[in-house]
Amino acid sequence: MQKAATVYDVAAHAGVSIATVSRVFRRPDDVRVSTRENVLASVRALGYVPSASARGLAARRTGVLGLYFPDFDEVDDVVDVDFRYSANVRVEFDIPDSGEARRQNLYFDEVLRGGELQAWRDGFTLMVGVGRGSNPIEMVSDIAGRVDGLALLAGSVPNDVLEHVSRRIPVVLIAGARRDDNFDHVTVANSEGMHALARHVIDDLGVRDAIYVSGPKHTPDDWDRHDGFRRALAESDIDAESLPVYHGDFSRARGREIATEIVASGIPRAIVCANDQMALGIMEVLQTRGIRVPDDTIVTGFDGIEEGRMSTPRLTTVQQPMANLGRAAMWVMRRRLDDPGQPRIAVRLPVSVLLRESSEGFLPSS
Amino acid sequence: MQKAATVYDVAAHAGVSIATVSRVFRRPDDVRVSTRENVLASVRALGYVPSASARGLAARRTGVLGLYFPDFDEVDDVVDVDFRYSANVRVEFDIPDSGEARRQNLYFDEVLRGGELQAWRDGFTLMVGVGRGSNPIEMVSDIAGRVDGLALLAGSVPNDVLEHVSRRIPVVLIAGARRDDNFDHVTVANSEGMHALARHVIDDLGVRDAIYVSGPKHTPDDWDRHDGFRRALAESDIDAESLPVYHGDFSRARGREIATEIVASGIPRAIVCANDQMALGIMEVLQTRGIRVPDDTIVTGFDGIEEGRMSTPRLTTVQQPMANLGRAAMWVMRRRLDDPGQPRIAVRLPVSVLLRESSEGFLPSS
DNA sequence: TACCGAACTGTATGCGCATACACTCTCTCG
DNA sequence: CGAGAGAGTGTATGCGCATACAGTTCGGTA
Repeated sequence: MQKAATVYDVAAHAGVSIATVSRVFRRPDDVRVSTRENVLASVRALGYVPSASARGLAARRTGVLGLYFPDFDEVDDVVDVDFRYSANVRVEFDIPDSGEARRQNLYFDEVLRGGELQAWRDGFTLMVGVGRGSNPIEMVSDIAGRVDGLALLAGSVPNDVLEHVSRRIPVVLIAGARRDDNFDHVTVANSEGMHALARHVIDDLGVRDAIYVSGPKHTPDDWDRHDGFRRALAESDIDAESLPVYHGDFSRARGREIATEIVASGIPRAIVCANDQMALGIMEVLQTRGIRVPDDTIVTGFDGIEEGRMSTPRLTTVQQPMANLGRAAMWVMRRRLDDPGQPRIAVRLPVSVLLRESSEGFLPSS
Repeated sequence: MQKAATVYDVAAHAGVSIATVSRVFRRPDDVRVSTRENVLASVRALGYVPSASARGLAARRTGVLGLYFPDFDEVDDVVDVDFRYSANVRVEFDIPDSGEARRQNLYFDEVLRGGELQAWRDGFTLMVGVGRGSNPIEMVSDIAGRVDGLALLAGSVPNDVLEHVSRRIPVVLIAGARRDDNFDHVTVANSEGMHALARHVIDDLGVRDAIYVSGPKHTPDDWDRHDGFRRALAESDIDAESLPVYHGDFSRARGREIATEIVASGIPRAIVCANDQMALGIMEVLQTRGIRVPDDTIVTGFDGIEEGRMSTPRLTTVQQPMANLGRAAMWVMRRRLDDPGQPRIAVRLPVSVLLRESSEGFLPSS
């Protein structure tokens, strides 16, 4: 790993000019076969790997797309570790717990996976940024200088920073539908999904006293979902004002609290939650109080996290297309790069309502 | 997004030289406060973001570390999608299934998460590569040209490619202990972990007829784990030759097959598996045959995947420190970059034996 | 044999930034 | 009041590659 070989080294070794070396990589067909093989032999002999920095500079594009997340795991307590010195094995009894913290991440994992996949398909490499620490603008600028386009989870960066960055490269916002900016957007059918689920509960299952457990206020996801729920009520001539709404924050813990409140004020026939974690927290408490789901009350969630698929009863929910969010973001980016002048686009991805045992009347045909 | 602003534009706008502009970013304290603010105002006015390509070229380092995985999800069937045109909602009954495919990924997700975290802590950005498609050498060279160091999951790339790349940048191999190369390594205590688990089964639970279900042959992970198991047998004077060994491949499906074979030839007191997926597959079949775990036979796994924590009974296993694998890889890389001349290092990370209900005698004190 | 175009290859230049070095001020001190 | 020391800033150059353009070679044709 002395100092890395450059085109010049390879050219000298192969007895050709640097232009020919460059062509061997960029447009192999423009080089005579014998010359090409000669050059490639030198490449191997010298361990030459083209510098992407030089390439990017000369070609005015990096071939990299960026994906930027808000801080996924709270890492306040991460310490420096000297990995040289470690014990070998620890044996412990593993007590069951909720494992909530880890699951939050699946969302990001899936988006990342989808993004990487689509970037690869379009011939790009993916760079990952996480908005932790003090200075988001610095972090974002850093990554923005490295990529041809940047996709960000909505809310991970203040709008003025986005404006700044977008003067250099295309910016795509994922999940979180703002209409008051000029960025491309990729969102999911939050409102439609909740609407369809609520229609199922109301029409198919005949429930008229469904209460709603909302997410944190002022978040677009929560607003859209609640809107879908309200529309369903209205369509069945149910007065939304007559039904209580509990204000949650998407956390399981808050779900547990809300469950207690609900129990105290009387169990409705259905509890429609703005996300899965709260629904799971609610089911936990209901079950310890001897209230059966779905026999005594129906519980539904939103997101389609793994735990809802493994709970007892399994949770009826609306599955978000997480991987497709990532894919679509890269797809939109590619589209923008191919034609920078085209009008702003907002992609809205479909969701799936998954009917499982936590909602009554579940009778799979198999 | 016309054409992006450069140092020259900013310099002209602020009425200074490009050196001063550069200094404002690189060594702000070397610039008079009034000058600096003047420059920053121009930066904002022009939407200037420094080009990492030019930076990397001039500074001879990119500030990026790479993490390279083997193809995580089989994507043969991935199709191009036009994300503009999508339906909104689909409603469906969700039939329970094993969900095996998705879970394989958690391993990579966790390694990635840890890698990103440590890279960030060390002031680097992370670039992700996935070794899919036809030409690994091309893919690896591509990413190798972009980064200051590259960590790869062992087995994702042929050795000669690694040799080539390592002439340019440091290479760290994750999980898969080869001794016959000159790369830095990060591994887990496979052998010690399995040894400790086996000792628990043999000594604490008094089992003497434990059969072993191995992974794919010739993989270092399998070899090490099997070695730990054999050592435990030997220490208790149990003749390894007297006990059957079933050869698996780490898949749940193969676990199911093996379970059938085991049932046919008589249930032992314990079934020790080289990984969780096979153990879960075995438990599935045993339960449909009316064989109780752990009452009739103990089953143990290795890896610590999420599903083992949610199965019934929960699976006793050895938890791999997946996130720490990623962190340690970046840590080793940083170390190597700081001092290229130092001797080759092999970090071995500790594992945790998690005793859960699938192994008899589980009595948490809480 | 001389000439022409196609196929190749070489030369020269610029991409945007970091930085060594030179230079200009402004103080401070003798 | 002049010299020296910083502090601050500008000039010039190179990082490694892509590529426009010029130059060369070669086979085929008149």
